[in-house]
Amino acid sequence: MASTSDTVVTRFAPSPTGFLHIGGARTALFNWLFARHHGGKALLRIEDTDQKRSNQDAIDAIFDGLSWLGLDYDEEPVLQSERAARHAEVAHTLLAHGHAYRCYATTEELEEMRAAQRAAKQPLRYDGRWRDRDPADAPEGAPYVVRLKTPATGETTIEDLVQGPVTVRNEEVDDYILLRADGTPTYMLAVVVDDHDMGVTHIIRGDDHLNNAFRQLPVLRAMDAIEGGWPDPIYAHIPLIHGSDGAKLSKRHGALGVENYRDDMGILPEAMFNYLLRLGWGHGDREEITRDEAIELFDLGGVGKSPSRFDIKKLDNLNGHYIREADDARLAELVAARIGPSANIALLTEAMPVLKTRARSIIELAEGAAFLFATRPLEMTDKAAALLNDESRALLAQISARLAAENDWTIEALEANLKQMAEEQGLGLGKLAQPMRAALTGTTTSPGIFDVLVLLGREEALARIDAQAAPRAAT
RNA sequence: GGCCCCUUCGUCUAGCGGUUAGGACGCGGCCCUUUCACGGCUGAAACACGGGUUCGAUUCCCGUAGGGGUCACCA
Repeated sequence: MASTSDTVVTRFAPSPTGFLHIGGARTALFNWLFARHHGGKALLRIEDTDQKRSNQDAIDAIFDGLSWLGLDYDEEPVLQSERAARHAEVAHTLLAHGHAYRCYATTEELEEMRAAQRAAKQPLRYDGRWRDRDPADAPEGAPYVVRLKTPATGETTIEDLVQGPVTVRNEEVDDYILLRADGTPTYMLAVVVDDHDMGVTHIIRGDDHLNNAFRQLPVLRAMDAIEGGWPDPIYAHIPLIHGSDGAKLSKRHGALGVENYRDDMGILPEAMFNYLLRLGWGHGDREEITRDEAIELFDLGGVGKSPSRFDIKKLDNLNGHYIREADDARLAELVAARIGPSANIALLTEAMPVLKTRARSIIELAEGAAFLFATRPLEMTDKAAALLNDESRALLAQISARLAAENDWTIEALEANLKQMAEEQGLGLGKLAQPMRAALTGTTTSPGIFDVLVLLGREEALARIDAQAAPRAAT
């Protein structure tokens, strides 16, 4: 019996420090899928608290990437930077109820403390020097930060939907900063307050945040004790994606933005969607899964616990699969955008069925289609040029003569015609087809030669053949 | 270094005490064939190691090793 209180609410909360990289995209996907599967809400929040490291371009890149993948959101995106006052309000509530305190330690003092801890091989964490100090000791007018008073004893266990139960001793969690000296909130406070205010029920995020759960929970529990209505969220920490070398995917390790896959590598969004879905999640031996199926099948139980490596080869393969499935007119548009003004959409659409089985990306598709728009004299690849020797040029002259007399310019008729010629001369069809391919496309690989002939049309095809054929014997 | 997490073919994964350890990508071979693809068939390829628990461990427990993450007045 679904009531508002048990409706699933997830959020994707990227910080706009750059583009939407592959790891973020997958986190976004899992959050979105989980919400859609449960008929809940998918929310978006931009964590732009650090103004120095965020800008509108980065925010736009994130929106752009998400919409390319087809991930839509149920409410206006929340901008964390606009909620600073509310974050501070919570910090002051905590302060008023003794769950937080002012700390006057200076930056230098803290550095000294950490240096000493390092030297003594002690864990690096705030030692609580102002935790129980008499507020009267406060240096007059000195700047201070507000720290959370975390439980000093006991332990905390979360029932993570991916990681299972995880327990940490409370003494491991130090009294971290809620409000900076200038009164602005830190990320750790902001996340908790925003997730609560947005009604987030399930926090699905990278497992680089697993430790943060133990730092964030005390805020929740303190607020729940003070005013109620701050329940623990359900956590699901998903493993990170690593590069092919096994190291964490970072900007230095090929963590490209999704727009790079789209623009530079010619990846289709449905291929990226499917690839990302299968990276870290499985459902039996299912490989090719559509968006609707994904919504139906997705569950957190299918998420693995170990990090997975990004494999471009598999993405390429999947992309090839989706290209073959894609609508011809759509592909023609995509290819035309790359070829430029010389492209002819109608011709591309007509050629697409024989082009698309030969491409794993829109880039390859455009390369394969290039011969359609080449102008004479055709540029020849080395291999194509090597095919055009005296013998084959003589053959081309004969072919030209035969085809010029062919009235039925269809695949069937042309094929019958040339097969007959090959038979008459005791040659394999390949002996004829390869020189023709070189003459017609300037390359040694292309769609079937009769397809090429028809696509190019009688006039252009004959002109290209004649351009490479041996001159007719002069009389 | 402290704490936390992880470990099945090269890669993504299935497996949830008893299987010839399955599928996919990639790789090799064959078929199809006018080239290249697509498609079909097929081959090689994995339970990190050591102890337990059990009639029986890939599966459960504990270590070891290896990998990863995290320890800011960043997010």
